[in-house]
Amino acid sequence: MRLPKTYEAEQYEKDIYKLWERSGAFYANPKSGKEPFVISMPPPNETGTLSIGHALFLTLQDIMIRHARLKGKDALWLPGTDHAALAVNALIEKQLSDEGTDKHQIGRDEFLKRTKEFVGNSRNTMLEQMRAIGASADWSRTRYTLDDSLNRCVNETFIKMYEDGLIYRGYRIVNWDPNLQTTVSDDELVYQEEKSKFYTLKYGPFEIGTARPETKFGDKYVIMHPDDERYAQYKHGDTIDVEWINGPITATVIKDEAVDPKFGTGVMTITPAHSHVDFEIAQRHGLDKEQIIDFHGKLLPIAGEFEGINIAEARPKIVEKLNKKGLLVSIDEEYVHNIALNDRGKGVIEPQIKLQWFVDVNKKIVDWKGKKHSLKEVMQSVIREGDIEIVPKRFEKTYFHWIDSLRDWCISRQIWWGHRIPVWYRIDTDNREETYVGIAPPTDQSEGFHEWQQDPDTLDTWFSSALWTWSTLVDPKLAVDGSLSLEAILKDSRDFQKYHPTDVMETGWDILFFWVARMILATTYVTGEVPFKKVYLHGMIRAEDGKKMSKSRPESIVDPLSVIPKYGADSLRLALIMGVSPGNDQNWGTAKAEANRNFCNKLWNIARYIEASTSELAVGSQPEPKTAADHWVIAKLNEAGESINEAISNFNFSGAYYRMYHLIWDDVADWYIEASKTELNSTVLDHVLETILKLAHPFAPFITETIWQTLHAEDDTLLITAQWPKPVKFDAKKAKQFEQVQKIVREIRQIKTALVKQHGNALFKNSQIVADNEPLIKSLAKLESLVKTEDGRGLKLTQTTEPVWFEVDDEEAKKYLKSLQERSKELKESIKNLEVRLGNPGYAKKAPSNLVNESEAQLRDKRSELKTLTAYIASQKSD
RNA sequence: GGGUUCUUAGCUCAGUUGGCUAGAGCACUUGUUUUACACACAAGGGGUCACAGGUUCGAGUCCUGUAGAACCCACCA
Repeated sequence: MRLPKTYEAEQYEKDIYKLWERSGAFYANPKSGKEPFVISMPPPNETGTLSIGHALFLTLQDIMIRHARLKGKDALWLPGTDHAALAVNALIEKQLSDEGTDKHQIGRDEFLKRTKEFVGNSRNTMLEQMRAIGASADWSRTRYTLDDSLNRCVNETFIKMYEDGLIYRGYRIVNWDPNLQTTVSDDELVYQEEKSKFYTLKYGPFEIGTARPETKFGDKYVIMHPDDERYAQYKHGDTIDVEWINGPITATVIKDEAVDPKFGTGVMTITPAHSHVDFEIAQRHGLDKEQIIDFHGKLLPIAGEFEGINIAEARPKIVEKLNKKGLLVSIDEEYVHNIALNDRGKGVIEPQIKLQWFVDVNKKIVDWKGKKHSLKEVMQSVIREGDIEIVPKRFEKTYFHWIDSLRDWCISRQIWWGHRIPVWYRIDTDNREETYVGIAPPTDQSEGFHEWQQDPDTLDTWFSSALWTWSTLVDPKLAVDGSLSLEAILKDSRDFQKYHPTDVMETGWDILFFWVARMILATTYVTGEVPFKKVYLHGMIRAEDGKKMSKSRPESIVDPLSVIPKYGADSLRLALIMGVSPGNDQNWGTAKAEANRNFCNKLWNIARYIEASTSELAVGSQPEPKTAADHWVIAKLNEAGESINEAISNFNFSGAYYRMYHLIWDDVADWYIEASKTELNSTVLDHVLETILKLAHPFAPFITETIWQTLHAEDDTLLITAQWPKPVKFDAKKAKQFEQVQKIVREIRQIKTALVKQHGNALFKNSQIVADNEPLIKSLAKLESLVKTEDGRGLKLTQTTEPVWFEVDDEEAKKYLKSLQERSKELKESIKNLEVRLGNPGYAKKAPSNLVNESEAQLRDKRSELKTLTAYIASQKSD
């Protein structure tokens, strides 16, 4: 025997993967003429290693890709990694600070060199890990967000948007992280509840509340709701002299509806430079916006004696001064509010007004379906019009909600790691700044001008990710040719022409806004195409206890790569798919990996059995069904092939998994293989093995290919490039006969178990089915004998219409009587239910006729079973 | 404050246009050294589908409300 007794995944996986890679099975071929099926792999951040969440998305996408390949499509799964600007930058800065240095000391070039080294290592590790999970991606097309070709796309997109007026530079309030010294986007903020003191201060005739007295130095506007009658005497624009922290100031009254009259005293002062809401009020009324806190979190000269002090230290001192001046009215110690943190690094965010680059989401400049739209409108339109479908559908609602409240997107970051902004500045002879937007600065050097300096900032990492589906498909050689326009590059890139738009974007719902929405934004704008036709959103994998896996609880983190040596990559994949449903989170459990390891072993042993039973597996040869079991198993394989295909196409992965699992374990192993021990038909056995290997391949690629290879040592066919099974002809009547056999066998087994009998004999009368399958029933039910008789004796089987008896003595019959009575009770119950249902005039009238027929047939069967049963019970009692 | 999801067997979860006696894995009980597999085989126990109403011939599935849990968005000075 060539196959060992148990499947040891580790022995085969690496070799099998190499076999696939060498064969070229992963390569998509635009010249093939086959219909394309394309998935752009969400590029993982190059921050070290893959997580269990990565393993889930790799598995889901690999299932779709392998399925498409088996269905004869030109399957392209384009892999890659993301430079993850902020995440990586923060990581390197942390390393530097641990070494007692910082980025300014080592300089920009050294910093970038060091970062490149780090991400290079991460990338190699992660690409290897993807292979270990079995990802059948097209590595020849691997891309990286900082590749020259992608960088070109980023620059060209920026320039195009700038020229269209969609990108502008301006002073706006942004989320500033004083720790990392950069801006972050709204989506990158996390909020944390914090209990702090809430101070009520005296501000002239008013009382105002604040949790942040240190920002109040410059407050010279007092705001109230226009309809608030308590303050009707104050008119918009009135000025009042008030005594404030550092002496008297003149306050101006502003009426604005942003004020909630029910909160506090209904009066507030504003700090436009350090609050989004205050900034907006100031914008509306054209008010001054004075900076109070510098970019390192220290107070500016406006704070007078507090200048240069860190805000946290300054607060108690300021409160003390207010108290001394009699301006402190009260302190609420139990005030709970949210503070904004940077998701990366968890630094406290200080809103600041800064000169930054923004994408205008409201300017109607984008050509889409023959009309001018704003970016926002295109994003809404493609979902509303069905150009893109989101699975599950409920996320469309969240998506629209997010777009409704979308503000201009701040895309400049004050970090070094990333795509440098393609903008150049120089000071002219009048000491004014000139701006030039382009990949390289103009070459003219006029007399008296300073040299062109590139903007030191880099772009938000999502700006480059937003281009991912198409920037990865442009021809890298064309992309670096400066003489070509972006349009020309796209037009002449063979891959882009064949593979874009992609078919499915499979990713987590947590980056719906960050990424999915922005891909839609940028791709429709640049290419005039949607980036993908469907979006499938998977849930998060949580720890076994249902909580999030988090770095603060290292024991909660499951490393997918540590699961593989013990259970195998296939078991890991199957465990992740079992019970997965779109948009819903799932818990990781080792029990799942174990259950699927067992399943793999089952599959392995089916192969061992068939290998030992048949001479040579003939690929693609027609099965020649003879017995009832042969016809039955072909029927099962046909049905399963169709429904698994349908389920995968509809993203019902767990449904497809269960179908595959039970076909293999229940139908094939428990019934057909057992039946084949009575009468062996190697043509059908071969067909069974070939079919189940194909059906299971997308889920468990390693073991199925390993078996295929072991059995196909002589030829060089690969399962990965085989054809999805086509239905095979069979005799439906014979297939049905096997179902009767199953009923007979099951009931005999039940009786034997109930009576604790190892052995037994059965009798039958006038039954062609039993006569035809006599040795089979004998073997499956483990009978000593099954003989034809004129008169039945013992227990008559009631669950089949065939006249079959199991031989028992009187004592045993009495013992079994109780089970029969139970059964009779159940029958009566369900007969009653059926009668009520059929007796209901509405049912017969409104329910579909096939359902009514089915119910009637059931009722007939049950009545006949009950009749037999009742008669038998009566005969026993009368003894 | 606005929104979404979840609540089905002891545990973890499927159940996709409403339609067989509500399923799976693990765990549990009983039996089996059956020559592919004890990572197995056979038989079985276990559920008022959170609760209360409604629509319907028919509701785990649709609607309304209640309770509990999780998450997302906004953010109040």
